[in-house]
Amino acid sequence: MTLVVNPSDNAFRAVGGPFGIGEVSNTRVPHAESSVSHYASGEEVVGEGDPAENYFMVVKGVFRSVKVTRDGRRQIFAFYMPGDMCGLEPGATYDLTIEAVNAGSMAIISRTACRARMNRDPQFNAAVFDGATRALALSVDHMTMVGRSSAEERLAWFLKMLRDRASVPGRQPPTVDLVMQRQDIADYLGLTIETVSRTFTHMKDRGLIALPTTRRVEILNPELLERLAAADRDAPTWDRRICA
Amino acid sequence: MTLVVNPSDNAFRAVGGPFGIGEVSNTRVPHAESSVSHYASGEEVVGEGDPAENYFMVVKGVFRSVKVTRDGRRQIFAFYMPGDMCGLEPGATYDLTIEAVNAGSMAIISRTACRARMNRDPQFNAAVFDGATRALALSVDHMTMVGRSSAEERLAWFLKMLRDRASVPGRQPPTVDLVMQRQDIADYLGLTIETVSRTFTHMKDRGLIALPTTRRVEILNPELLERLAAADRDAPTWDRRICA
DNA sequence: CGTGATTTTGAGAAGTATCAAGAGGAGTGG
DNA sequence: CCACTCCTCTTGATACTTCTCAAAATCACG
Repeated sequence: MTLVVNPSDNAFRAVGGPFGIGEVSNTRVPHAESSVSHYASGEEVVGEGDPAENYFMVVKGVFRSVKVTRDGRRQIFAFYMPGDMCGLEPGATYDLTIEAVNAGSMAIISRTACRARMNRDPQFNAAVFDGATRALALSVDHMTMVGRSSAEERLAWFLKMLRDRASVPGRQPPTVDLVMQRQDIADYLGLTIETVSRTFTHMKDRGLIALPTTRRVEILNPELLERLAAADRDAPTWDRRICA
Repeated sequence: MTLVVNPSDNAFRAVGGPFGIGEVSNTRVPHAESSVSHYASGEEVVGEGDPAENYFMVVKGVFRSVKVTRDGRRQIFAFYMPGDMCGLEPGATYDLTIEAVNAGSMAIISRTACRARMNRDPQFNAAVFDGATRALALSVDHMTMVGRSSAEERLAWFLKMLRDRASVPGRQPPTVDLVMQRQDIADYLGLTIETVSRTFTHMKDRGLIALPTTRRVEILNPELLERLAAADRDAPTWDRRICA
């Protein structure tokens, strides 16, 4: 089940779906409590330091949360896709910048309205709380990957994540569309853009993937990709042995 | 304000305090809803794969959450100190192992009891939710550090964090006690134990710190340490009780 | 069809990991 | 109290991955 927004009535609403933030259904926020905004590619949703007044949920498109340091180092904390919540920050101001990766839209609900509803609607409360803990769990994997994997493992993990998120249960697409550019991938994986590019080339040379265009990846050897991606995470078992 | 546990009555309780996970006070869970357990140094609180039945809050001592892969790579996601909540996982089983770094105790509350109380006690609800979002915010910093910093910056960041967490407002202790061993520091920072050791030596040689014993660090040049630590961040404060 | 942005490729440098060995500390038993 | 042992930590030498700097190729768009 997923918390989504029905654009037609501008309300946070809970419906079923393959990925999501909670087991909520048939609940709805009055229209006044949320609205939907559209963003152009690259447009900023919130900036670091802005007063943290709202929570957001992606309706359409892909968004990123970014932290940039004084000396220019950049880390992408997450990519958000339809159904994902973001802006869940504890402080009075946002710590992360949220930007649109491509054209898309976000449902916006004020913190106070969200909190108020959490207090009177247990299912909504559980959904939002699950969203937060789920984000935490993703962060664990992301950090383990960034802290302990080679460039190839990181990129394999990234491609697998994109593919899994684009999948409907039972059907995994053989190609992955990269809506973000190389610099975003690099900053998400803790690598440089050159290393990302070289690693793509290396994977292509090994026959693991094909690159019909720079923004489209065909997965030619899903088993090997999975193995690389899972290399530093809780794994299947050793008897799942695949020869490279 | 801080959510703490009163060991005398084995209850999660909210009291005032300088750091905390929410603005909760004068609320209390009936005794039956939580209990306190003691753990020996190194003892496991929950293991990866165990059914995720409880949430925890540190009463005394330091705990760590660890992810180990089949090929031996190890990542420490967080160190938890008194007042910190952990075990906030979305799935049916724990994804992380939680262990005692030194002898300590944890308050335990069942997920169902915690959820139930969240639904009927708005202040408690807000406190727990804030705890989750705060953990998320720390995770952002941790990941940025692991993904984008040099060994020296990482260690400086780590020492600064420990010092800030041991501080009471207005008084920063000049020494930091390392309750965890070098391997834990390495696995928290995404480095090898050798690099951690060499970096300590390097900082000592530069006059940044002194090491009266292996487990005690004297900070001789706090300004430089801060500068190194903040190199890839911008938030100078560590006034947070939840460590990722 | 240009023009600027993005991506790829190359060569060399730097930082960290790896492998190996030695030093230091804490606890145990004589 | 000292010697022994185990474990942690430090140091050293080398290898390797990734970063940095630089330039060429490709792509997007007016």
